[in-house]
Amino acid sequence: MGYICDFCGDQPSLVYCRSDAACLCLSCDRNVHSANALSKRHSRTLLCERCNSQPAFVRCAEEKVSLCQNCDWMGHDASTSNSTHKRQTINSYSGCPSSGELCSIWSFFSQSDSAGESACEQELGLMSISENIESTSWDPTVNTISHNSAGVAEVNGDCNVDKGSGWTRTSIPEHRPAPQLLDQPAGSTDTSLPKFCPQTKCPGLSEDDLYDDFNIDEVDLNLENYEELFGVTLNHSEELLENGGIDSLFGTKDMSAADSTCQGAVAAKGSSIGLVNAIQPACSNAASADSVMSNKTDSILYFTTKHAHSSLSFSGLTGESSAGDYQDCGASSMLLMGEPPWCPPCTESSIPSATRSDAVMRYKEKKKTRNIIIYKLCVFVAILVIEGACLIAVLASKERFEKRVRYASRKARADVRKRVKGRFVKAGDAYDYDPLNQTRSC
DNA sequence: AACTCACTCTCAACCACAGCTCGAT
DNA sequence: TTATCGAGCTGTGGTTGAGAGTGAG
Repeated sequence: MGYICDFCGDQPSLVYCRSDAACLCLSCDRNVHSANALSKRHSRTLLCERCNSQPAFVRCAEEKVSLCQNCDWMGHDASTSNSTHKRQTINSYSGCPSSGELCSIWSFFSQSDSAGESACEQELGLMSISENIESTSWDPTVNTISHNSAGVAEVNGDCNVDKGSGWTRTSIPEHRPAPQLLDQPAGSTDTSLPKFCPQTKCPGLSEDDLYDDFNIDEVDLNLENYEELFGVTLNHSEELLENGGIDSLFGTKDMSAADSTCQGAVAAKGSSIGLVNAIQPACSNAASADSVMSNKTDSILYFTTKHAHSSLSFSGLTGESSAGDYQDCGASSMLLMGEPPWCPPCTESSIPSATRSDAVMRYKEKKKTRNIIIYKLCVFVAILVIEGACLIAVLASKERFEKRVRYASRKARADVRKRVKGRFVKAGDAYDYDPLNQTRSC
């Protein structure tokens, strides 16, 4: 500690939000991340107690200190005696857990002090959590803490606790790099961070609302959400295929009601995207703009039909590997600049090879995810083409099998013409059918 | 099983004539 | 080259009858 919360600027920061790349005190953490359902999904973890700027991912049992990856390597290098220290992974959390639940997640707090009152309660109590009801709207039934493959703790209503195991270098937990360059210590008055841009801050609207959509990991890119992706509805297609439509093709006819109830969230996403687009020019700082652009290309997928060659062009999503691919992924800075974003200035030779391999792994994983997204988009476009072909076929068959009057004047003439047994008769001849009065004349 | 019959259904033909096409002047 | 003329062709709807299809005896 020793650094101030990025949000309130008053309390010492304790947790690090990767999505926001911000250091927050517990009170602000809960306030900020209880604003909406999306912000609740932000993955947070303890702040490194050594550099106070990066997310901690291990807890040194001997030193009783939480360390980020870089500080851990620095302090527990194999060449030092500290390399034998027993370390424990620090689980991330999401949602708005109470102090007791945080204590459950970070079990080492209680392990370090088993006497009487829970140690974490004491320690967290020192962190001045304001337990007011209004600001802590955490609902265990809704805001469950998930423990995914990336090491994020998952705590349901019964507060299941992942105790974590002894840490070894061969089991480096997944760590997503911060989406921005983090050379500067947290708490600095760096206005390059768009979320702290004074021009964009307005009462009643949390900054998180503006940037929740930027993390591609948080964007549900299932094809069931194509309306969310493209902002259009396919009612016509569903009608065309007799309510089968895209759902029938995907076998998702029985779309859960939950999807429909998420329309509000979808609208919120769309609005927030629009807000960001509007805010982007306001942030003149290059780093900020770069950050915005990087996130934008990850989360906002749109294709243009301007190109005459009829090939679909997805902004920021191309099937080719290019520098742009590196730039819009989480590992971009380290791959291009030769150092991880959280690494303090140092010589390139001092970078552990594991860091690079880890970064490459993350890059490959992200690229794999992106390829899946591209694949889904291609499938979606293919479905649109198929539905279009079906529509054309329906119209063609309708035109083919339904009599189409080419000359209305001839039809009008035939409608009033007198007939005998259905045959036209000369004007003035006897007739048995008069379409005008529907009476038989003979 | 094969055949006949009755019934239903489909569809082309029929009619007059206004309007269109196209070659001839 | 343009305009005019006229023969021939087209298409319009209600009815009819031929033919195909189907099921029962």
